[in-house]
Amino acid sequence: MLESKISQVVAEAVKELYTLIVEANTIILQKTRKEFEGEFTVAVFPFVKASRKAPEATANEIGSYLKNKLEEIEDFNVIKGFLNLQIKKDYWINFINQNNSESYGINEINDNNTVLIEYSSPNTNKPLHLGHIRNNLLGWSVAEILKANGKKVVKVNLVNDRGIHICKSMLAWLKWGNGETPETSALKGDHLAGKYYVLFDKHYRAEIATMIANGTEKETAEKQAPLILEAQEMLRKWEAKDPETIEIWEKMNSWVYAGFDETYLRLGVDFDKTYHESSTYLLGKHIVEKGIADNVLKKKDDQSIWADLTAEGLDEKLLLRSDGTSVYMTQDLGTAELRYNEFEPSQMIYVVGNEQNYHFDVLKLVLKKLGYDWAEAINHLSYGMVELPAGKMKSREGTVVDADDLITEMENTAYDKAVELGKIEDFDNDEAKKLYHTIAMGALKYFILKVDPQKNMLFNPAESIDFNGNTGPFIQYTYARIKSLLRKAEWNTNVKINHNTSILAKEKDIIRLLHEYPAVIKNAGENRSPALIANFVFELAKEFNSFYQEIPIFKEENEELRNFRLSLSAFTSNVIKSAMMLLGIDVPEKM
RNA sequence: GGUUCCGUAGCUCAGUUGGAUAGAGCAACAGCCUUCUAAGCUGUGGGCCACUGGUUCGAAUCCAGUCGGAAUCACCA
Repeated sequence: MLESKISQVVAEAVKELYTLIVEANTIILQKTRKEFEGEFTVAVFPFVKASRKAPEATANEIGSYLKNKLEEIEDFNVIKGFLNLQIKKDYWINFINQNNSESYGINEINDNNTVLIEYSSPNTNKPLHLGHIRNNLLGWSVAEILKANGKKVVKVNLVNDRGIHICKSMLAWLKWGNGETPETSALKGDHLAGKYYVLFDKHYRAEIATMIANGTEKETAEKQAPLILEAQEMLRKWEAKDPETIEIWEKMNSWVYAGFDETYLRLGVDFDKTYHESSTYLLGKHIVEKGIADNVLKKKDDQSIWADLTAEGLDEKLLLRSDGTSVYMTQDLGTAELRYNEFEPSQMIYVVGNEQNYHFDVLKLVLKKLGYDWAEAINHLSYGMVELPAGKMKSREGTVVDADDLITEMENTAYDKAVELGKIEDFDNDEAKKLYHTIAMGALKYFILKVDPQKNMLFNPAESIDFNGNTGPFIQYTYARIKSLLRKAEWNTNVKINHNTSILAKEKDIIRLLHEYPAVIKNAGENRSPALIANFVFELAKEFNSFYQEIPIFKEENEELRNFRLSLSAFTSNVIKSAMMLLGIDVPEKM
């Protein structure tokens, strides 16, 4: 790689010139700012103490050294303490001729270690909402980015298909459902389950209100309302494998799964393996028992078992209840072990909201305390909440943005826009439908993924997601434009650029961005951040549009120049497509 | 209260891991379609990078404190 080569020689230069030893990888090589001549810049301030010369003189000396040693360097200039390096045109032409393909920047698997990534992890008592969308898109995209970095990736889902919340839906359905099914109600299965979950809550609250009105304490009422007791009884029956309960449970869950599958399909996310909590919730007990035996966990008088993490600055954490049943943490210890034994991954990434930061700190610490050295492999990809202008989404207040509704709404908006702009006049029905789905999802996915994962983000339902400016459709449009250009030119991908071709500043800006792409993929992988890809591809599209507007291609009479510009356009389209794929966004050939 | 994360233009977000005059988009305003797709391009205005101090050649970025916001601290998941 050119950058590391330059860093290497800079290190050599300061060693030879000033007997200063620096590691090549600590030398900061940055992109030269547009207002200056050159492609790469070295800040020489760190070397002036050793050179005992002014920054300018130091930069000049290092510059001369580099120019002599590196054939790729055409020339250099110095402004203040900044050494700007100009790279030979030959290097850039070769770069284009050798890399212009859809696979540029994407690595084949080059690492035998497996990376396991869990995302989605829905509860089966209600449909997916906007929060899940962020989770799914992030998880899927990070998986793709890691693959592009040469990792072997296994995508898993852990479906929370049991527990008190599911019993609430089941109970409400039994009581007030009159045998309603997705078929008879024309409701998606997950929405049907959600409907009864809400219904349960409504009646439950009414019971509590009545009890409070009759003089019961609020807390007692919440614990003793007949409905909640009934739901708890149902959970006990489920755990005892009562056939009737299991039957309803299976029926309801199967409706929900069908609903989820539909949403996942529209969203374009998938999994290599799906775990169900109903078959993992009992795991982990033996781990806890081993911890007791090894004396790293303690048992209290009431027989409950705890991990004491006060030495690590945290609290005590319950691992087994006094009645011997497990809690969430116990199960997570078990599933972590299960997965580790199954895949022996070098990394286990959990895409889970930042509300569970504490949980994962504890999970890691407990595993470490218990002596599992693979605890270090556990990696919580913690992402911020999606907030509405009024704050957090609250299902009780009906402010939850439903995933299916949002996707449909986006499709409608995309359709309206396309009609308004006269874009789909020569499209047949299927093509048009496909196009507005592609654009709708492009807008939605880009909107979510361009934001740094760890930050909370705001979604305003009143202002629908934009289609202009820094958006998915903007980038898709740029791609479609290039493809139209290439179709008209009957572009042949085998054409190589002549070395005599001159390169304009605007073109150089694009080449520099294209050249950066592999580094962006690497960075995005290390930081597990699709946002880095999103910001990069936006910048590339913006740069291309500016070039496209300003510099004629077909009107150019010089064939070499025309070919160069077409080749540059084709290269740009390849990188746009590839980067958008990493985000899970399709790009249309026409729009 | 303890812990963690966040605070950058009116709004939504970047800021390449400490570098040059802090950038985009939206919104506002002014231009550009008989010329490769105007979902585009060009320009104008808009900033105490929450505040205070420290570290050094150099800080939006690192450290400490203050203020503001969020999350979390269950025999829930």
